[in-house]
Amino acid sequence: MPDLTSLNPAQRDAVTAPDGPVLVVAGAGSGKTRVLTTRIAHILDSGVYPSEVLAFTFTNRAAKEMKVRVANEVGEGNAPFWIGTFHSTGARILRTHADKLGLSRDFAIYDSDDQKRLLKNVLSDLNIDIKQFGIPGCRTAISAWKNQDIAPETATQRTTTYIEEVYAKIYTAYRKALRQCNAVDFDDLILETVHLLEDHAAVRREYASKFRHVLVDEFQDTNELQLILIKALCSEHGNLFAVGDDDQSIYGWRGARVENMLQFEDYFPGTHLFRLEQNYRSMGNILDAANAVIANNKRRKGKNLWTDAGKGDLLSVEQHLDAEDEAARVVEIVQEEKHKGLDRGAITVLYRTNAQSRLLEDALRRARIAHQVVGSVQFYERREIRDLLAYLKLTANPADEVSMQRVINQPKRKIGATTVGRLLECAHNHEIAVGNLVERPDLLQMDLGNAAGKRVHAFLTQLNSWRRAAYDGMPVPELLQKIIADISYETFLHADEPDTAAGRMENVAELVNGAFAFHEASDGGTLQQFLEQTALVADQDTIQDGEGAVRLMTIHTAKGLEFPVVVLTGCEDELLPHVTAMNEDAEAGAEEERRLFYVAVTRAMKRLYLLSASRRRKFGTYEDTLPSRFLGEIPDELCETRELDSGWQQPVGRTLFGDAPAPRDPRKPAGHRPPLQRRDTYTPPPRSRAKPRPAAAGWDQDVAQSAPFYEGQLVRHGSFGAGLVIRVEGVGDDVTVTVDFPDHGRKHILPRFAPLFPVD
DNA sequence: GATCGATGATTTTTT
DNA sequence: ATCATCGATC
Repeated sequence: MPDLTSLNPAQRDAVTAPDGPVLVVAGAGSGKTRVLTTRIAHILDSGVYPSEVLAFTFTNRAAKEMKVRVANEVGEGNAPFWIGTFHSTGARILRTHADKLGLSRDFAIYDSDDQKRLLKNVLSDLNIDIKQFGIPGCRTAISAWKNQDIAPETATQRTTTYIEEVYAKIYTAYRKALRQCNAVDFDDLILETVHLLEDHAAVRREYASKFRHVLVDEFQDTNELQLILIKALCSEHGNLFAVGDDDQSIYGWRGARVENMLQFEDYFPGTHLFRLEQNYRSMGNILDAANAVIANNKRRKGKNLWTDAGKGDLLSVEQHLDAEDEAARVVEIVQEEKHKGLDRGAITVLYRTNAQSRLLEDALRRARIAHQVVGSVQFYERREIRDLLAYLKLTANPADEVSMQRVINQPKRKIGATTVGRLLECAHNHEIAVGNLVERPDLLQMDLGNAAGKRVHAFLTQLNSWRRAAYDGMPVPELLQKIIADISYETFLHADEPDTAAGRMENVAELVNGAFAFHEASDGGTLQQFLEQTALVADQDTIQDGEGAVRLMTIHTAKGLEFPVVVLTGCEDELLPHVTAMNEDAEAGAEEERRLFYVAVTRAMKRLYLLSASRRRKFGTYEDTLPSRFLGEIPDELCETRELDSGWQQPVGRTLFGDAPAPRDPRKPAGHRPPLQRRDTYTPPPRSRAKPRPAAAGWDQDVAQSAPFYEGQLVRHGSFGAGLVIRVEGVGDDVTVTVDFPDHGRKHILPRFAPLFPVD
């Protein structure tokens, strides 16, 4: 019997709701996951078998968490095993019924990189100018069609403009090419599952009655296709339990439709509706700020979160000179928080775009603060990892032309573009999967010529030996090691890029480790399963907690998580809200961006910092920015504002041994902040903080030179490492700093010539 | 077929 | 500013 006593009345009502459609509108931090897991326990308690429960989550991480939490409630053996993302569940169903869709069971899953490469091939085959019809545009168009369940033929019929006509042509060819490679893309995982259920009544009945309860988390982020899938799966019993928050819908660009939630009762008549409005996460001031901001959205169901917790600290709203200063301030905040007794793992830095992480990372690294970037340059995106995965993919699926193109000459086998083109043409003409041409050296010789044909055949023979090994049951980690050895990958990396080879080999080792971990966890899983996991498990699914490291991630990645301290950087117009979000429908775009801001704010439990910079580099040159309009929507009395203004300026010509504390400005009305004084009005650049940031590469010479050093300061030298400042002599350019280095003894350093960085 | 250098796009968010 | 892609040259 699940424990209902610790739930509040609204939560309890939702958990014990009768069968039939249920919608739970769950505000941020209102115990949504708890309700979902307890509901599952409640369902199981009523005599439903674990195998009869299907639950969809938004990320694999959420799926894992839910599995663990349900297992805690009902015991290890009783946990449902159909808990997953729409994509992984789709893949699971498709594997069993691949034959009904003209796919073979070992179909590959193409991620966005594979997709881009395939599209590139398609465009060049169709002789379409890549500059006129860019890959991103094609992807958006194709994805939009797929998400509305529009087939290439229908798309072609419906075209009204020339541009649409071309896109439809690309869509048609792309789909054909995917099939030729025996592959599906992310959208197909759902689209083809829908087709399977629509076109095969028996299969639909099988799944619709096999699962007696369907649960969906983050319902506000489902798209049209996912709704169709959900409807099909509930067609027999109608037992749908959906949880979501319309105010946290931030995936509109990916086809997510808040309407699925706003019009839920129309789609599922007889719905029981519940609202969770008590927030257990954030302190009062943070929550009030979030409520005030989101109230400006028109398209919402409307709710007001409240909390029992006290007001807590004020929000710190700070404007800094530029993104570098902002990053320096992040370092400072981390140190201040540490003094307040908080572990670094309690702090998370959020940003709108991945590109912003670079500067923050640099600053944290220089300050030697342990940190972990979640997302951005994902592990699986690294070239060496992708190369090796392509080898494995090709081993599993000899029709995978994208992977073939990727690895056939990597390392160099003297097989160039011309030969590869002929090879693919040969495969198409004879309708043989490209890898299977190993059986037909005659065709290779005929179509590619003698010499090239032999080189290609030699490679295909090697590929075939791996294929055989995998077929004979060689475990994935061993197979991977065999491939790495067979192609002398380490030697290749060293020859190719000596500087980065060591680091890349570490990544390779990490991949091998991952393969071993997979092998153990899956009890000898197949190559197929391994590849599926790497294709569907994103980096953000591997967030580790309590590592004592500051975490950095995009707001999108942070959804569903909570942190004691949140530092939201880049609170600037054009960045948050992002310019491009307002291109299509400015109103809708702004509302989605506001929801994004809302998500960021509601991640914070104890303290929230909202930072902005008054200028930021864009394509190498500085551009002035304005504070985000969302900051102005936060009531003044909730914030403590710090901003730059001319009062901070030092008179021209004075040395900037700035130990003077930065004056705290009296509160100004939010949203009417005076523009910051620009650097070009003053000769020595104004410093925003008492302590200057460490000099970054490319930082103005004069600033680097006048960087003040003081006794007892921790500094870092390019070759001597970290050291302690013993004495500072002279002024300006002539300053001499005496530093004690633990490993190199006492040195006299002229910061003017030898770079010496303060370590904050 | 490979290598070097110039050129141009790139920055929204992710399964 | 940085990276990838393309073209000219060997």
